[in-house]
Parts: sequence; C-alpha cells; structure tokens
Amino acid sequence: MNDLEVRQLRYFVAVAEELHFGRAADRLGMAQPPLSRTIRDLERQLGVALFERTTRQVKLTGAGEVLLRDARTALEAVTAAAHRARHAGSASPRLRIALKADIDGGLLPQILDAYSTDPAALPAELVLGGFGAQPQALRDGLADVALVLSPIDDRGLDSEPLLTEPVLVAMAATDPLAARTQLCLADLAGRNLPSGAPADDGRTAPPPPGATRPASNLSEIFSLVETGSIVFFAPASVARRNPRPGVAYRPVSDLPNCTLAIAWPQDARSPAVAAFVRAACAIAVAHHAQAETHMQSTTA
Amino acid sequence: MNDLEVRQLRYFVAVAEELHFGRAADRLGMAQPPLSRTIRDLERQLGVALFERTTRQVKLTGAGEVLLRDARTALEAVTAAAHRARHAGSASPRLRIALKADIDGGLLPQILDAYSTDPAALPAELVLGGFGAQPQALRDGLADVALVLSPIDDRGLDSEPLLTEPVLVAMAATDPLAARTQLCLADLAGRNLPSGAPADDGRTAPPPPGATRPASNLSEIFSLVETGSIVFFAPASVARRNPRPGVAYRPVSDLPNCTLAIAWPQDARSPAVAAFVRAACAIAVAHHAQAETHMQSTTA
DNA sequence: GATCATTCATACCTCCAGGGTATCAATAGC
DNA sequence: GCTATTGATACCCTGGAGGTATGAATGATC
Repeated sequence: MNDLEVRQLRYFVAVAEELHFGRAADRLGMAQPPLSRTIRDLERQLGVALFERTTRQVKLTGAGEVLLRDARTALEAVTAAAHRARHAGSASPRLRIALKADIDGGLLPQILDAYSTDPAALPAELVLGGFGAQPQALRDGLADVALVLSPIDDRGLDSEPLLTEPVLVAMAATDPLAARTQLCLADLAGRNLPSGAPADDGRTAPPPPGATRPASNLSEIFSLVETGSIVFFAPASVARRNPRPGVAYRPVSDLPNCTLAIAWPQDARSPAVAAFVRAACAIAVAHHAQAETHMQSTTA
Repeated sequence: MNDLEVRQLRYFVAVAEELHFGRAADRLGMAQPPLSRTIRDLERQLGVALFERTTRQVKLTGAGEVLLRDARTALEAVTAAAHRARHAGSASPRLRIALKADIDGGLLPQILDAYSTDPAALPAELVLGGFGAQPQALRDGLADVALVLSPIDDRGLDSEPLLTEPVLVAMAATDPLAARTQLCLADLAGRNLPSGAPADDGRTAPPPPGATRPASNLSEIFSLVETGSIVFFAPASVARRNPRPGVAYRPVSDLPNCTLAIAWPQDARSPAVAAFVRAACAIAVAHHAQAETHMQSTTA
C-alpha cells in the first residue's frame, strides 16, 4: 500500500546482484542484519517473496526478477532527476554530449560547427566515457545527447543512425596474418583483445586477478597492437584517422558493420538537444551524399 | 551528492502543483513547517533553487520545472515497480488490459479470441478507466497493455495504430441541427459537452463548483443527449453499436478522425503482451481488409 | 555421522531525522 | 498603519534505520 523508498530499491538491487546478503551489505557499507530486515520488510510490504533463501543459497523468484528490472529503471529515473535538476540550476547551462573518445566517425567537428550556428544552441560540453557508458549517462541525466555505436539498449531513449561503416581489425604489421588481404573471425581465434573492448560482457565478467589495467585510450591500445600483444577491432573511420606504421588494418569478412548513431532521452524537450540532433542528421546526410558521389566518380 | 528520496520528490511535486506550501501540506496530510524544511533541504542538497517564494507567492524556477517533469516520471517508475512486482508475485498471473469502456472499436472480442489461441497467452483481465487514464495505468504498472485513442502522451510507451475512423456528433433527434446532414464545429458552439470528455483538459481544469458528477458511462450520456442537455462526440464504431431512437449521429466536417491504438510499456518483456499485440494487429489488418472489400463491393 | 564453517535470521539497543506545535516575520490589501 | 495571510524558524518528541551479539540451519569434511 505504502510507497517504496529509494533506499529499499537500492538495497534490493544490491542483494539481487550479489545474491548474497553479506557481500551486498558490504557493498552498501552497512551491516548484514539491517539489510536482511529491510528486504524482509520489503517483501511484507509488497506481499510477495523476492528471494528464495536458504542459509547456503539466495536466488531471485520470478517476482524478484521483475522487480530487479523495474527497480533499476526507477533508480535511474531518480538519479536522472537529481542530475538534470542540478544541471538546469547551474549558472551556465550547456549541452552535454556523451561519447567515447575517437568514436565519432570523424563527424564531430562538422556536427559541432553546424550545431553552433543554430539559434537554439547552447555551449557544448563533451562528456567522455568508456565503451557502452553513453546510454547510461543519458539515462542517469549526466548527458543530454550521445554519440553511440548501435545497437544499444535503448530503453527510454530515442536514436537515429548516422553512419554505417565496416569494422577492420588492427594488428601488428609484422603479424603473419597481416600478409593476407582478407580475414575471417576464425583466423583471429586465440588473439587477445584489449580488456574493456566490445567483446567483453562488462557486467558479468569480473576482472581476472592478474589482468592489466584496461587500456582506455587509443595510444595505449596501439602500443600493444604494435608489439603484437593484442589485436583490436576498429571502425573504418578510426582506422583512416589513425594510420600508424607498425599497425596493419585488414577487413574481416564475417564481422558485421557497425553503425554510429545519435541518441537522446525519449522525453527530452530541450531545444538545444533538438538542434544538435538536427545538425548531426544533416551532416550525416551530407556525408552520405559525398560518399555516394565519390563512389560514382571512382567507379566511373 | 546523496540520493534523492521518494518522499522528497512527492513533497516537491505537491508543492510544485499547488504552488502553495499550506495547501500542499494539507494534501500530503502533514503540517506546513516540516514540508517547508524538507523543500529547503532538497534545494540545499541539489544546490539549486527550485522555487522563488515570497510570503505571498510561490513559483517554480527553471530548474524547478525541469525537476517537476523528471520527478513525475521517477515517481511513476517507482510506483510501477511496486505494482508490477505485486502482480508478478500473485498466484494467478494475468494480462491486464486497460481500456475505456465502449472504446474498443468493436474489435475487442475478436482480439481476445485470437489472443487466447496463442500459446503464450495468459488469462485476460480488463482494467476499465476513464478517458485518458490508460497510458497512466501502463506507466504506473497497473496494466500490461492498453487500448487507447491516439494521440496519447507516449513517454515510456510503445504503440501501434489499429483503426482510424471518423468522429460523429451525437445529438437529440429533435435538435434543429439534426435536420442537416453535414455539420461543422462552429455549428455546435454553445452546446454542452459531457464533463470528463476529451475536450476537457483534465489536469488543470478544476471541476466547477456546481458541476454535475461526470457521467462516465454511455447510458447516462445518451440519456442526457436524448433530452438535448448535451451533445457528444463518438467514434463511428461507438455510434454504429449504439443506435438509439432519440439520438441522431451526424458527421462533422472539420473534426479530425480518431485513431484507436494499442499501447504497452516500452520495456515490456512479457510474451503475453507480445501475443496480445500480435493478435490486435492481426485483427486490425483483417478488419481493414474487410472494410476495403466492402467498399469495393458497394462502389461496384 | 559428528564437527565445523558459512550464512541468514532474531533480539535488543542507540541515535538521528522526520514530523508536530508555537511563534516570528514579511508582504499585500484596506 | 493595521490586519490577514503565508512562509520561515525554534524547539521537542517519537519511530525507525542501523549497529552488535547471537542463534539456527545447511552443506562440507574427515
């Protein structure tokens, strides 16, 4: 009957993710008994069992799984409310653009140019984040608009594709495979990928104890590629803008293309967001047309 | 820095809607001083002014307006989490279908028939609500899927149009206008509409002191129509299924068509919802095709 | 199969924060 | 200038959130 409280949802999500009251309490920075009690009260309040627990095992019930999903989105909505309000109240409102460094298809400068001429434009501010962090930044109210690689988890978001391009593999120029002009994924079996790369699951994979720090910037990654320690998948635009003597880019026949898209919260009402989306789409169309004519001129 | 709490958001929304601390406190069933204090703390916590207040007037700041919007959706998400979890834990899971009585375009029985043959179907349960209440029922987790009249506020919802039909005006058969076969809106100026009808704003319009209880069912409305107290806008399907001697239906030239649509929460994952949506779309397509052939046969 | 370790639940205590009452202060209206 | 209205302040009190100590149940081990 009574409302749920944010605290209850946070605690529930912690337990549901850890499936262990002790560890969850630890993560929440509190003792285990009050956590157990809060979960018990929550179950009473809802009139529903959320966990099946023995002293040896905790697992989610069906209702628990439903609540986990909804609790996460509810918590996102609450933190987004706080972040957006803080931002809206700040003296200098800005358009916060979330993206992963270097993953902009080379379009960002032109988009920013076109955007800045729009009368509704606010000063832009880049919010850099790791791979896949952009949708979350939108949902949490830390950014107003984002450049992302599709497909993304678009719950609560709207998006528009901008640019589709092939994905190349970057490997040491000395790699035997670099001698070939065409590869497939099977050829790459056994090669290392940089930690934090798209292939990682991210949520479930715990960092292996002896793992090196995830290399998050291109320079570090290219150093590793040059030495042959890893191979790396890069969209064609990234490859084009990062020619390096020791690095060879090769197409991979069975690797799907990747699509750069622009995304924003579905309920965004800000004219600055609209202006940026307009600018991005216009630049993408222009870019597409240019590629077309280029292809025609080269085939002719 | 710290999380917002549901209580803070509820209080904030109450004040933002009333723009009066005393009335808001009243509505919340509490005294005014702790409410003022909570709002003050909330503003400190966010580092943002949410209201401009003098002792005589309270109004929202820009940040306040942003927060009002986001707070409403966050509160919806929280209550939805509670309702969905309760429902998921109930012994007999059902597909809860929200609709306004009589507004189903006459398709509901066929849709239910088709739906019930789907292996993923759960027993259906109708959730009846007033005009415009269906999207809210979806957002609050009180229903799983809804039949609505477009356009709706579809934040957080997905929808699919099923059926577009003209809107007729229902008036007393004795009404002078009933003698005409074609009307426009201007002809109806000055006529009363039933309270609670689409034309009402709903949120901002307070019920006038002497107003009669909103007639929420068709029988009551038709009684009033027959006596000439009101006129009433009804989709053609409603008119077709409710022929009454004392009531005349007439087309209105400048009244836009209305569209019946099916809507569901954007993040719905339930196979029963998917089955119902499939069934509804299939019936709509069949209905459309049937209308086509009917038109061809009549024009031929 | 007896012992032990692990882990969730229970009992009890403490303290803070959310709510109430009384009152002040500022502003608009007459 | 007086009064009514309304938000802010001061102060108190109680409920509930969190901590500690401990119990109880289950799986593992020898």
